[in-house]
Amino acid sequence: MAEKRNSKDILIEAASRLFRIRGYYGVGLKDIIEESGIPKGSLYHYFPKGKEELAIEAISHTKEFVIDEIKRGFDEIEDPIKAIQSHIFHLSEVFGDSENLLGLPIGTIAAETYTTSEQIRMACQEAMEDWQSIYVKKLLEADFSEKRAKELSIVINALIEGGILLSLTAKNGEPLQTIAEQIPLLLINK
Amino acid sequence: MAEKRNSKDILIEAASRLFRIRGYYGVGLKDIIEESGIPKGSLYHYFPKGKEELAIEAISHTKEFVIDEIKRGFDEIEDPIKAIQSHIFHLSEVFGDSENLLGLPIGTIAAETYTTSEQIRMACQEAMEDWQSIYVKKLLEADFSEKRAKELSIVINALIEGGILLSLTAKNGEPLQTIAEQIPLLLINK
DNA sequence: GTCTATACGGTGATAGAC
DNA sequence: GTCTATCACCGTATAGAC
Repeated sequence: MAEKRNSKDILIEAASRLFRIRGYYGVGLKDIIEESGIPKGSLYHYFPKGKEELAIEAISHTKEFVIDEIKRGFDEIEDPIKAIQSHIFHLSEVFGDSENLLGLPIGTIAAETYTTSEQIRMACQEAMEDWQSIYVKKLLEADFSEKRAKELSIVINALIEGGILLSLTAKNGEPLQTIAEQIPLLLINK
Repeated sequence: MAEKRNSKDILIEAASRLFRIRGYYGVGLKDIIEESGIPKGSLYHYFPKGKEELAIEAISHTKEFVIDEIKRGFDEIEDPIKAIQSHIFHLSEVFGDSENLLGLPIGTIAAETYTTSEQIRMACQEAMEDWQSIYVKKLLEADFSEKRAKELSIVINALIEGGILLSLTAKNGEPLQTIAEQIPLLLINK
């Protein structure tokens, strides 16, 4: 996607990282300037409409980043149930390690900006749809019915978004771990 | 809980309503002043530490508000699976009606303030724990094992918090509806 | 194209009159 | 106890020099 590390890409990557951890309103332009090392004037040169425009591209970047993460895990494990379970286990483990490297669920950004920016909401929706498509594809490969795969992809997405919220609120990975353990029982019917 | 409608209670109720819809950073003191009709000076008289202190009491108020809602539904339906399913169906319906009267999941507030206020995070955690306790109790009454009831209460909470996030992001009640439909299949094992 | 200096509005917070 | 007037600060955004 990003062919060379020009100022614009550096800005998008920095913004993506920060929004992922502190949310939309939790990050100021000042923070993005500091994190990226790119001065404010340049930011407005590349993103004339300012924070909102940058956020939309940052969310799209986060979307791709997560797609890569999911796909990498899915390529290693053939069974969809085990693969999804492993993905959630992985999320739960990230908590134990380094504070909050995991970050917030994407739905949080949508929720924050729900009343102020329709475009940001749509960028978040696109991300969710793409992620769910990966789950659907994986389930179809294992002979789940089309209808069931679609339904389960929503359930899985909700469990992940909600599970992250729970683990964040409780400040430990246990809720996500419990959810991961339940996955085989939850997704037993094809 | 609130014995008379004094200024303090009016402030808490107004703040609870606003935070529930727009989140912590989405609501300014100005909004709370306007919504409640109580002047700023009085706000600082009752809540010397300002917005954070008021938010903690507002979250606690929201907690009780939701407890009442869940319990009311649960008293009507004996079967825990049906009761939980009905609760989520109800949430999905609120979306169709009046824009975003439903509001954000409580975990969103925790996520927003995760890096800035430990106390707000804890207030959110208490709310989640209380809600989960109600699910546990309901499941135990229907002969689910203690261990299983505890696990499922986490799964249910994640499905609700995540489901709200999904419906909010998609701007319609379908994700919550799909989740509600899956509940019987998901919680089949005791 | 890149960066600096500055403007402007809104935020949470406070002092002090009534 | 209640409210008004005002503060200092930080947020986004812009103008214009290099």
